[in-house]
Amino acid sequence: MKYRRTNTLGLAVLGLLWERDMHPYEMASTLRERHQEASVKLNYGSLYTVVEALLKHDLVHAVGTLREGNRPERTVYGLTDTGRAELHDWLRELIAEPTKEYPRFEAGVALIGLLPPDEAIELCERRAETLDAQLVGLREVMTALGEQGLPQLAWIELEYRLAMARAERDWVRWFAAAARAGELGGQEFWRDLHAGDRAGNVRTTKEDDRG
Amino acid sequence: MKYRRTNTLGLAVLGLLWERDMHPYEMASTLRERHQEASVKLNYGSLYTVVEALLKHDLVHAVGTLREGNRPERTVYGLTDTGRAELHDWLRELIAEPTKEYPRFEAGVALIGLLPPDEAIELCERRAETLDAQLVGLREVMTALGEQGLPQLAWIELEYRLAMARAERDWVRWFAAAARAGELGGQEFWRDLHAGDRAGNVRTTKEDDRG
DNA sequence: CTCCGAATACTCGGACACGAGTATTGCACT
DNA sequence: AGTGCAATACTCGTGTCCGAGTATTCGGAG
Repeated sequence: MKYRRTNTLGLAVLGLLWERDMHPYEMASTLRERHQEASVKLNYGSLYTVVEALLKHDLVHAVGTLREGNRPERTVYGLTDTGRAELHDWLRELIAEPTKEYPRFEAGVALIGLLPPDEAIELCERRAETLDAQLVGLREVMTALGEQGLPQLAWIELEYRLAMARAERDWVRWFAAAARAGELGGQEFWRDLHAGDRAGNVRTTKEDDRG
Repeated sequence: MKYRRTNTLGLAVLGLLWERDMHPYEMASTLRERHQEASVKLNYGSLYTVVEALLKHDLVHAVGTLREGNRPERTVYGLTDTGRAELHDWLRELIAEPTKEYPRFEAGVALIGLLPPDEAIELCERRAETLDAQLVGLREVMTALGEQGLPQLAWIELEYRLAMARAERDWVRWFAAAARAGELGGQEFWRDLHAGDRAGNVRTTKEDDRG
């Protein structure tokens, strides 16, 4: 069976092994050190399953086992030629081809009409503020890394993150403002639909706000 | 155990049942009809597991079974009071609190230094073009829906999607341009690192582009 | 010298996601 | 009347993910 390229943790592992042989735990710590946890989800369970999967597809191979002091044995892995090719190709695919993703917020937005307008607006404003705070945090991290002498290329993914977070904040603010101003198409309908609601509970009848 | 709010398909199901009782297959077709497949990932396996989970947590209950003609029996589900509360609360959470997500592209960007600069730039430009095309498509869908008489609120999530796709395209173009112009921090290093590469294969030695 | 807490290095079971496969029925068309 | 094809309504096995739990060791405080 073909390797499915699901979890990007697999990509990160290949990337690490491209530099040098490692045992899983070392991969985890290295990813931590480099703040790569921010762009790939890291957790031990997944890490070991992912390495197992890579092994099964001959993308990595066991280089040997180490025993240091009396610690449990650690298997050290290395990249195979197929693995190197896979890394390169996967990376190309990831960069060149946008893939459909399903951010949770989008699912929420799709159903936002189920909340009363006032509440929805307030929640959006809360989100915008949280995003503002995150943006400040991100910028701080970035300048800190720059001052540590790391080249921009080493934290370029933060640049991307920043851009996307900013875009989301702007959109959320736009939405809240438009809703507050009553400029949204279907707004009257929305208001009427929730006319009978009191704070804290939603209506329980069975009308729809879609065609 | 508490319901874990993992798959947003669960939210969509609750949203549908808020309107009226349904059997799973009908949920699927309704989601399709409303283009909600675009904001929540729909597939049969997951649908039935999700409904099962909702059932276990008393968020929905079996209202009865239908048999139409000689078709297999279909279980019809309805929302419980707890389910209605859950829908409302989940939605509030989803809107108000940004959650850390891991878009695949970000993982790719984090490792983009592993590709030779020229190739990376070219791939980015390819992505930007694909995104352009998707933006055009999105706008077409939106005007079409508007002309069908649907209020903006019924497809507000597309508005969000559009904003995010646009932001991504802009970022990718910025990156490609900056890289082409050599304005990125660490650019010389990047170039040197891949100086020996020939088109089609990546270097195989063991240097790193990070600290 | 001893105790404590942090770090090391995993394991395991259960939950979850997925999508190909199956079996039936309605309907159009020959 | 028969054929083919889309739509209906799932099922099931495999693969993946997850995170709490476990056991050990090292370094520093007392």
